[in-house]
Amino acid sequence: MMEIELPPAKQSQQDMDLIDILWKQDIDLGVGREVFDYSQRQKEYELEKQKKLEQEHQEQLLKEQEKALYAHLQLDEETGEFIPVQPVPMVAAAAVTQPVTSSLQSKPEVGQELYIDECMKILADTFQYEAPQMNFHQTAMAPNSPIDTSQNFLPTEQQPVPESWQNTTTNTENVQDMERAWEELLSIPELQCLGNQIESLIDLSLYPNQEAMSETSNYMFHNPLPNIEKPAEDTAPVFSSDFVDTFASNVPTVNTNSTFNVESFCDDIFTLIDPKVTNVPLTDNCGQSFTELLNEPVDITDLSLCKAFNGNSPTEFNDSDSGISINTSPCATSPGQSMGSSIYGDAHYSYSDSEMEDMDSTTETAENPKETFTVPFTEDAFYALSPIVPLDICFDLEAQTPSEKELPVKPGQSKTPFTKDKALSRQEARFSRDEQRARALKVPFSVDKIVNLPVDEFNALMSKHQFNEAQLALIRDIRRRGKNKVAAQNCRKRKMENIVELETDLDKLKYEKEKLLAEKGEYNSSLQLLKKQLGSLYMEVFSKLRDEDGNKYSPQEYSLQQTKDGNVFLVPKAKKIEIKKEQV
DNA sequence: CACTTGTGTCATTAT
DNA sequence: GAATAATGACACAAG
Repeated sequence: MMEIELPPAKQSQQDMDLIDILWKQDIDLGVGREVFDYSQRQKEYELEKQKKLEQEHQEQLLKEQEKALYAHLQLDEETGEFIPVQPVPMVAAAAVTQPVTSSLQSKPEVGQELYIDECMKILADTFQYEAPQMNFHQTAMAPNSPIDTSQNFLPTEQQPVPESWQNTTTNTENVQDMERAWEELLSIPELQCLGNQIESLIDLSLYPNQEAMSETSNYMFHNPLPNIEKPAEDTAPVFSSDFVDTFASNVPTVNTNSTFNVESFCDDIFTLIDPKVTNVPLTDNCGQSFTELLNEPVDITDLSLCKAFNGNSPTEFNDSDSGISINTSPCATSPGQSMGSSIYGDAHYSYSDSEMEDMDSTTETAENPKETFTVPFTEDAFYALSPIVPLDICFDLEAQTPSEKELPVKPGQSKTPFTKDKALSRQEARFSRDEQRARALKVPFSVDKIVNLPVDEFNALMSKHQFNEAQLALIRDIRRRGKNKVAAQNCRKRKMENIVELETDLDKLKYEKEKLLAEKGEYNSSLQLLKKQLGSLYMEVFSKLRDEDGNKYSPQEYSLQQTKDGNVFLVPKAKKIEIKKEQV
């Protein structure tokens, strides 16, 4: 086959003719004319280009879907794996779940900017639907407010309306969309706490207002919702924009271009929706005055505790070998649950102790450094713990100095080098875990007391209180674990002492043996000396013996023998043998 | 990355 | 026979 290189530019007529001729020669070889046709090749090139673009587009979509998936996942700090976020029970169980991708696809952004935009949009979306029940008026806005919403949002009537906002045809659709929006919003771990609180506040029909805005009007305003546009429909409530404006104004210096701090975002939301801050008469759809509602006690503890517990993400107090565990994270509870109810009151007993141990480890490792409840537990501290926790304790943690935030360090992130206190800290960690469990079940005395009290006093103490099964099981477990822990420590101590003792004995015995061996050597040498002396004495005595003729006795023929009575005889050696035989 | 050490916990046995 | 202590075995974290 001939090789033809097509120039990038259009061939000249001469070239084309040449190609034509050559092609006619090659036609038998099955080569198509289009091989030499530049325009044909250009078409192919464009087709390829289009395919590439399509492929890129598809890849982008895939990436976005992946991102949306990660929005539903939570990064396990310990393993680095993504684990599914615990689903937060929503308004209705039948809520339609829709992939977050739907809302993400239009804004391919990165990182938390996307995150917050997403949240904002969902928030605005949600409150838009909520709005018909709550009449908010733009006039509530302070005229001198430095926040110029018109700079950021067009007036409702002028706002261009994206198609996605022009729905809300039926109530059921609204409800479903709202539920979906909430679900999406609450699938963001950091905002799960927000979900409950806002939910509760919606129930109370408490919404921010002029004062709230004026209180926070010193905040610099950056539009955190560049992608949010307001619906222009007449039916569209005014509230959504108001709320979004207010909300936006209350988010201090949230710049979408900078790193977004979710914690502070959550805090700001709380500040925004805190009824104490937004203490202005409003009317709900029932016409009831908000001031009346505000007079009702609102358990701020839940807010603070929520924050505190949310710091752990899904923090769970699981315990008891008796198959009892509790899920006390108020943020994970159903929004339908009363906000004022105790955070421990709705404990769910669902995990066995082994499961709990697993989760305990995650709880321990996932302990947020900003966790609120890290006060060393004592009984006094327990009783001193007021049901009302000042908001700033929980919300001002961001402002705390590092030393103030000193907290149990994650086992994997231990800042301090290994010291002898390690055992102590581990013990403290265990105690604090049991303490958490005890507190979760409202056990009214300390773990220390449970473990260390003598039987009688312990029984007396137990009889003073009425405990449910879970509490009893937990107390039993705590006492058993504590006792066993001490027993194990003692056992190991004893074991070590025994080992030391045996080693000492061994050393002693070795010393004794050496001593005896030395003694034996001494005895042996003295024995040898005695033998030697005896030999020389024998020879001396034998040499002095004479027969009748005055001749010496031959030592080869005679020997001296001593009988039992002490007499010494000179015995001929042949005779000596006989004597020996007689003795035998 | 295998090994060691220290610790908590559980199951079982001893008291 | 229940309560408690003792102990072997195991898992886990950290060095």
